[in-house]
Amino acid sequence: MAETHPRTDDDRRAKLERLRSDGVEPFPHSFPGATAVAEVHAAHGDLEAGQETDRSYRVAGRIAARRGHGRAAFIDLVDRSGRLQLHARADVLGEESFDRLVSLDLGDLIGVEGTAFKSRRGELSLQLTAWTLLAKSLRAPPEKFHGLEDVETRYRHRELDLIANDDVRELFIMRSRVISAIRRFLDERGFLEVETPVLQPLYGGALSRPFTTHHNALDRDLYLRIATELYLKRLVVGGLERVYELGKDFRNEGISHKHNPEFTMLEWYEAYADYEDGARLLEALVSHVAAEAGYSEPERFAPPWRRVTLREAIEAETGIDILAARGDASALAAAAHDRGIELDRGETWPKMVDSLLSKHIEPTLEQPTFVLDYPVELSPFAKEHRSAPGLVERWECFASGIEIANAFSELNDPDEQRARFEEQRRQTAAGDDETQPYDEDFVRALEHGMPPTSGVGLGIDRLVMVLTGRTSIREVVLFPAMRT
RNA sequence: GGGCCGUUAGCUCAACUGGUAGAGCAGGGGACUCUUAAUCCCAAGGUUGAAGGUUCGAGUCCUUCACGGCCCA
Repeated sequence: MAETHPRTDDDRRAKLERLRSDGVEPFPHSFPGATAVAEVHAAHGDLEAGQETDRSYRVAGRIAARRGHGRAAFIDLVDRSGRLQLHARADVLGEESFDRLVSLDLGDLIGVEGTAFKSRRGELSLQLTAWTLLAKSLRAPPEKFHGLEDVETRYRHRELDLIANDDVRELFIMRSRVISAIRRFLDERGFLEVETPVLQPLYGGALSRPFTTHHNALDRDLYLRIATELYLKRLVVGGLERVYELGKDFRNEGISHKHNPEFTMLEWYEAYADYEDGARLLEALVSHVAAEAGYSEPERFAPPWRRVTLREAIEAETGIDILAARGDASALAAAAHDRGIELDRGETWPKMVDSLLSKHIEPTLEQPTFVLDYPVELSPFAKEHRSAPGLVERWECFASGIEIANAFSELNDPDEQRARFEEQRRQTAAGDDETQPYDEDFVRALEHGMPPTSGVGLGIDRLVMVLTGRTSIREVVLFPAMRT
């Protein structure tokens, strides 16, 4: 089956063969000692236009642009840290070396040596004294000016997106900084990073349908975790007291600008603390991480953040008092109807509350905001509120109109937990497919005694969306889920 | 799952009411030793997402499908 190559790629293959026949190895093994181009820029930012130095550098990267001028040429080299202009002269490099250099293609990888100078136009450059091919590129890179804009290609071939679009590279560098800053923050506060099973005999800790897989040797179905919650709390029972896990969860739900089927979640648990302690730690963490990761306006996340109860938030936005119709779906639907909001009359009261929150409150929450105190029906793992009957000590945190975190004072009464599981079982029987399966191992662990505990889950993709101003999760996930 | 929009050269985009597909970049040949979307000259590059249909004639109209985007559920 003969694949036809466009003209451009045929030319590249012909060049590859010519290089080989000239005795040039097109795929050598290494190029030690290269300096990041950002360091070269940092060292010579104050050079005057036209000024030369005798400072020599080795740099390596991809050819991004070339401007030929007969027996001289400018070449733009890009590495992970930025872009640097190279100046090649036939009288410096020699005719053969110069000709071979300018016959390379955009996208080829080279290593060079040269001395730093600033061009007459003030562009920091290296006057090349030597160069070597590091890898031949056999396909044309995306267009150099417009970059790669086709969204489908950008997601399916992220390597091309990263080559073509500097802002995309910077975004994913920031994402990496966010994650390392989070680890440092928690490590410094005595939290232990742990790893719990991804493949689980029973899923739990969130309300979602799971992915199912099969273990051949054991001949049993296993689930990909939807949360780390239950295992982490068993570690708190075990006395680790402060634990966190940062990793992928998997939820078998629809794909949207806010949902990828696999996503990165941070959960931490702190013994002897409650949900207000969790809120204070989240504020401190996010404001610290925003500054560490280079977020442009870290003061936006300076503590304390706004706090509002769920009841107040819904009443302020819609005029509906959800607790006046506590547990009464038809009364709540009627109250909403009076305010011009139509709720699905087939829904239960807690589902209606959830719907009001996600449709009418969440999109309005631009600045970081804690929404506190949720109905018990929506929160099977949260402890009852110390003063508000029927509610639990839970908050969700929102920013830029999306939910970024969720937290409780963790339920540690095993008998109450058992009753919550029983209630979930009733809802499953009633046809709800996003419920909690009964986890006896977890309840048994609670029976050994779990200290009062604060638990927080922070959606890393969502946080990166907020910090980078992106409105689609696909923009902050390197390889987002695509059809086929 | 529903609605709307999109898919044309490697990339970024054109093509009036249907008339037989163009440009820039990249690539090829040539000129040029301070350019930076370098410039100038020449030549080349296409199964218009797929399959059907209407028509003398389809990138354009119709149907179905695939993939994607936005909005809704």
